[in-house]
Amino acid sequence: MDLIERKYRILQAIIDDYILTALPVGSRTISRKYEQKLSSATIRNEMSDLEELGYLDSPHTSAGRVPSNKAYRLYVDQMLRPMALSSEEQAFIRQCFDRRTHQVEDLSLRIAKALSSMTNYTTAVMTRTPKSDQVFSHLQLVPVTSHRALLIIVTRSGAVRQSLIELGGMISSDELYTVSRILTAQLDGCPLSDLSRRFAAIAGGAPGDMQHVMRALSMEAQQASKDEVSALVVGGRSNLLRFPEYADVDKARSLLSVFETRDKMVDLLSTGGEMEFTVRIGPETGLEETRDCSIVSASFRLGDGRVNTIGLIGPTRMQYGRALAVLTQVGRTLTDVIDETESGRDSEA
Amino acid sequence: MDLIERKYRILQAIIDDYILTALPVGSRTISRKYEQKLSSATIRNEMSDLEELGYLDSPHTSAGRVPSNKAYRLYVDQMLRPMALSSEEQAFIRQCFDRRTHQVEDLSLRIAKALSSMTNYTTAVMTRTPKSDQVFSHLQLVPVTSHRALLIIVTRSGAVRQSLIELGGMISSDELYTVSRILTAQLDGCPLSDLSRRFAAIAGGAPGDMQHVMRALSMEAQQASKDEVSALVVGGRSNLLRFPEYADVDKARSLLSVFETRDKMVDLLSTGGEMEFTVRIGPETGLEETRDCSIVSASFRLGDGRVNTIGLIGPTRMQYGRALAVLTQVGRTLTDVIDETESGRDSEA
DNA sequence: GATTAGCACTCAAACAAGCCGAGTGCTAAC
DNA sequence: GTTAGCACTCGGCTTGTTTGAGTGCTAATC
Repeated sequence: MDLIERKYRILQAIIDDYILTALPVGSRTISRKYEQKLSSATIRNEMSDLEELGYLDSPHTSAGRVPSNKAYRLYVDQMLRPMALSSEEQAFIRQCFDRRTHQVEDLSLRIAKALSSMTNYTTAVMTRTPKSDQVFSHLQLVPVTSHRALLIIVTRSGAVRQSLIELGGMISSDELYTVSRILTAQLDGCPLSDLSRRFAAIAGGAPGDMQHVMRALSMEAQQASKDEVSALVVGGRSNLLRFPEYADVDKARSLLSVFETRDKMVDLLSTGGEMEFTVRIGPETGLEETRDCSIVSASFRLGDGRVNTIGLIGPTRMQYGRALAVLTQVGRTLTDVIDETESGRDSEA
Repeated sequence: MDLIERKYRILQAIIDDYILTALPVGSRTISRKYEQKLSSATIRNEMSDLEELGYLDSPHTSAGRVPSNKAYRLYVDQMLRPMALSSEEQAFIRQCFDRRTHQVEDLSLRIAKALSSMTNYTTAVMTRTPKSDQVFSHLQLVPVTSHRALLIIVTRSGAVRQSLIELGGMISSDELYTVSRILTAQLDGCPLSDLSRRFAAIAGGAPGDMQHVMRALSMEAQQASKDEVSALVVGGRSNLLRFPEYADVDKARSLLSVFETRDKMVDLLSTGGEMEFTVRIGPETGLEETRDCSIVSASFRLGDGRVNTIGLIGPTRMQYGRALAVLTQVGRTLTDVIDETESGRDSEA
């Protein structure tokens, strides 16, 4: 169908232009910049059709047209050609993973910063450990002060949880080490969800001065089994204020306040299914505050069982193609790096 | 001097009113709301004097007057009466410290949230360990995967640093434990600044498969001695957008971007001397982006050697009295809690 | 001499009117 | 089916006017 083909082209041109300029686009613009074979009158007719079909909105009678969310959906699903990044940009991404410091939240933060600076959108990075991968592996009590110890719980997948617990009395560091060894041996392979119960059980047979510690362990284990989300980092918040859609301070504020609410962020980043890449447009994001934002997100398995979800948050008028390209490249680099380390290779810094 | 006394009263009234309304205040307002004995003409003369003395600015001829930074300085230094918080508010603060979870960054985050919600300013909480307190106490290598281990370094003061290191080859978890024990015994009391050197020295005599680990330890130790600042948390960013002074999106953006730059935040929170409470007004903050912000900050010793600095960031037209009151209360509650735990008391949750 | 009433003056903000230009929809011609 | 042409719409910009809050100054009053 020739006509439909043309309508698509025109719609695409409108979306492209609007993404670029944030200004309602008129028939004349399209005729001049994109479809020089056609007069503005023809474009006008087509645009009128497209509006009727629900792909375009007009803010008012004489202001050109703006793509609807339905249009963006079509754009993302059908019109996007995969695009590559320049080799400079690829290098820039790779460089995030280069440094040796593996401070725990550090990598996420670096990814967030890099993506924000490349795209001008806000980036959120969430690290999650699926329940099924939460199997106890090691436990270590490290004395911190006379009455407090740091409890480290490591799962088979390599996730680490640390917390400070009160000892409830003087316990020598030797004792702490011994207890750590024994418990680690006894509990190896225990699902995290069972851990609390097991601790409680063991507590029964423990000597008096250990009772308190065991109870504390039990409580912490319960906490540990709860929090799937181990790290959540947001970067490039101030970028959003560059976009004309947030010239209204109230809009900006309501959006920024979402970034400050952990639960909401987790919701935003948790895609329904198991899809690697997800694009959610406007109301599809699920939050009132983000009803005119879009979120492009990608999830990557980290090899050790953890799942890293990276989301780019911007106005619905988003550079979807670029966002996806950047995320794809991050994913590619990430798996490269994991492969390298998994195969035991290591370079000098 | 009676006259000077009156000038002070008027200046104070102007500042109070401006803090409340953010609107340039005119002679009539003062005469009606604050100094009913005096006519607006008299106030006008006084205000004219105050302007000449540098305490007031006038945005333009007919717009009332606005306190200068010099005025705020005087206000903070001389005019502030200590004010108390309501018992509800005191309870609200106490509640932050109540929960048992001592997840490491958790408390800072809770403090930041609470203070932001109480004051509507942005809150930053920084935890620092002074160099002099950085003395090695314990070290623990916890196996995470076959090729990686979690390195935990604890200082005498109870500060904890963790990082993932590559092992460079298979090392059994028993070996890791043994090494941890030996190193901990050998290095007890060593200043953190020496640690890297000591590791390097020990590496010389270590067996082949440990060489790599020792080198990694040495590098991490070097890192550890560098970063005084162990945690930095910011809350309530979006609050600032409520204030009319940030109705201009560009101003808001430049300020928000400061919050995203760790180094700048550390600078902002690092007070010159050893003062417990600090108020910095406008340019005194030291950053171009915060030239019309003020920062009220307080530092508290955490007992274990760490120092917690809490800063409230708002427009120069800040409720200084309230800010100080809230911080004071947090400090009081903090030391209470520390005393309780130090004395070994512990309550059931 | 300090205080106040009164008045002329200033200036931003709010409002209204008018123009401009980008845009549409429709119709008639190609 | 396409296009030229024209009437019409409507937000945004400009300009002019009004309004009101405010100042500074002067002269009268306490």
